[in-house]
Order: sequence, then C-alpha cells, then structure tokens
Amino acid sequence: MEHRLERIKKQLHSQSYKLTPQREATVRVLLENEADHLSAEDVYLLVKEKAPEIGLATVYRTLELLSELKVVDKINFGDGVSRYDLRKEGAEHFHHHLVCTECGAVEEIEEDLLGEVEKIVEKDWKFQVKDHRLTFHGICKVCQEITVKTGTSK
Amino acid sequence: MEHRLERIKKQLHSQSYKLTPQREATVRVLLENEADHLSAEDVYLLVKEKAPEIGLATVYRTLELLSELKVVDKINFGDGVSRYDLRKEGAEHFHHHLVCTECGAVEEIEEDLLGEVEKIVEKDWKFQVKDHRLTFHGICKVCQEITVKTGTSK
DNA sequence: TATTATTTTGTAATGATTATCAATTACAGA
DNA sequence: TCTGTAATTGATAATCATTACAAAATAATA
Repeated sequence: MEHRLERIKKQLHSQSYKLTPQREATVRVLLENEADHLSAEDVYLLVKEKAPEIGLATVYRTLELLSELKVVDKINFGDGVSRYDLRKEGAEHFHHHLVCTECGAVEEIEEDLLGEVEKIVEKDWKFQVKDHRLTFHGICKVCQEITVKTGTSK
Repeated sequence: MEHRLERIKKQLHSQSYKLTPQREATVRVLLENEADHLSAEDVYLLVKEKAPEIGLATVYRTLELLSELKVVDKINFGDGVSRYDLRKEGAEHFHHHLVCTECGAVEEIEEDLLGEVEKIVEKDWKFQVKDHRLTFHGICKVCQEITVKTGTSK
C-alpha cells in the first residue's frame, strides 16, 4: 500500500506535480477500494470521510491527472458516468470487463487476451497499438443459474 | 437502401412500433451516412434538412429505440457524446474501432477478431457472451508517417 | 521577505440527455 | 365514417455529470 503510494508520488514528482494532501487522500481511497469501479462522486464521498474539506472539483482534477499519468484507467460502461480503476502495478494495459446485462454485475479479467489480436491489427492496418478497451456483454454465471431454475429471463 | 429500410420497418412492426415519417427520416439519414459516427445532434441537423419540423427529443427517442432493437450500436469514444452506428445487416456483433490518439481519426474494423477469445471467456469464466465492445487506442498510419518525417510527436 | 507558480475551493456555467405534458396522429372497432 | 384509445411528437423545462472560473491558500524560488 505505502509502497504503491510511494511509486505514484515519484511519478507525480517526475512530472513536477506535487502530492498534496488532497491528492494523497484521493489515491488512498483508490488503493483501499481497488475492487470497485468508483465514479468521481463515489470517490468524493469516500475522501470526504477522511478529509472533509476537499472539494468535488479537486477530486475530478486529481482523477483526470492520474488518468493522464496512466495510474488509473477512466472507463465507461455506458451509464453516463465515468469510472476510475487503479491500474495494476507494472500492467501495460487496461483490464477487461464482463458486464452482465441481467443484473449489472461487472467482473474483471486480468488475463492478456489480445496479444495475438494486437499483432494482427498492427500488421494488417498499420496501426500502432498503445492500449485497448475490451468489454463483453452477456449473462453472468449467477444469472444463468437463476434462469435455469426459475425459467425466467428478463 | 430501400431494402434495408424495409427490413427495419418489419422489425419495428414485429414489436408493434410504427415507422412514422420522423422515424423513417431518421433511419434514412443513418443509411446515407453510414461511414460516419454521428452524434444525436449530428443526426438531428441532418434530419432537419429533409424534415424541418422534427424535434431533438424525437431523434433521441428514435435512436434509443433503434439501439434497443439492435439496429444501431450506441457507442462512446469517451468525449462525452454518444454516437450511433448502423449495424451491418446480418451482423451479430458490434464492429471494432481504431482510435488515433494523435489526430482523433476513427477507423472501423469489420473482421471477427474475437471468435476465439469469446470461446475462452465462455469456458473459463462461465460467462455467456452476447456482444462485445473492442476499441484500440494508438497511432494511425498517417500520423506515424508525419512523426517519422517531422520528428515530432505530440 | 517579495515574487511567482501551483493548487484548492465553492460556485456558476455548460452541455448532453431525459422527463413532462399538451397536442397530434394512427388505428381498431362500432 | 365516427369514436375512443394508445402511440407518438414537439417544445421546453429539468436533471445530472463535468468543466470553467475567480479568488484565496499554499508552496517554491530568488
């Protein structure tokens, strides 16, 4: 935890940004809630518990900054709200998501599914891939079982 | 063109929706501008040329309806505006996009890149895949050449 | 200490999308 | 054809996430 915070601090300093108390509080919230896909509002409310004087605008700016530094990934599930995921240390890429169309659950996949596909894109379209976003939409394991048992489907 | 319009009309009727003049005008605009990734506002302005009395809300409602019927895909490039792509006839899935981080150009890929990957997801995560969204971010062919020639990179 | 740049805060502004509601239209049945 | 009902539309107000702004606070520099 402290270790990752240290890393992020260095990363900020290397671009002559400061790790202000507000920024630190925001990063800590992200580190403590890594499993969730927090919106800016979510982060704001959580940070406020520890640092009540922080403003919403600052949270937005901090998340934007962390996004530019590739510390977090800004993602979009199409519900009109951006969400922010801390990128795993050393991870080059965004991770993937399985979004259940029945219950809305979101599962993450860390595996590198697209190594081969990227090579194809680079070769066939002469497109130099820097990153990608991959989301699957479908029915999660839990909802499949419910459907089988009750015979219902939305 | 007329053929595809006919198809869409049937699809609407089969769910007891009507193909009103406003809806027809909207679909025609989509058919005539298939290459672009139009926002609701774009569509509105184009429809207005032919049917000046149409309201913005109607365009939004129509696009939402077409999206539910999977006639169009509602996509999001992270710029705060939803865009609407007509789905190719008979296409099961969304197509993919190559978004250039230098110039913002968006290229489409129709190829099925994820057939194998989907099988892996279904098998390893017991997730029943219905659709997917795949976007690559990177540097397009044109911008690569500019970078080589001028030695600049943003 | 004086100066300058960075950051923060609270709030106003923006802009896309959605909700509301009265008016219009389409259509099934008498 | 007339009538009643449901679907649809258009204008506009409301909503909500995000961004812009200006003044105050903070930190860095000389």
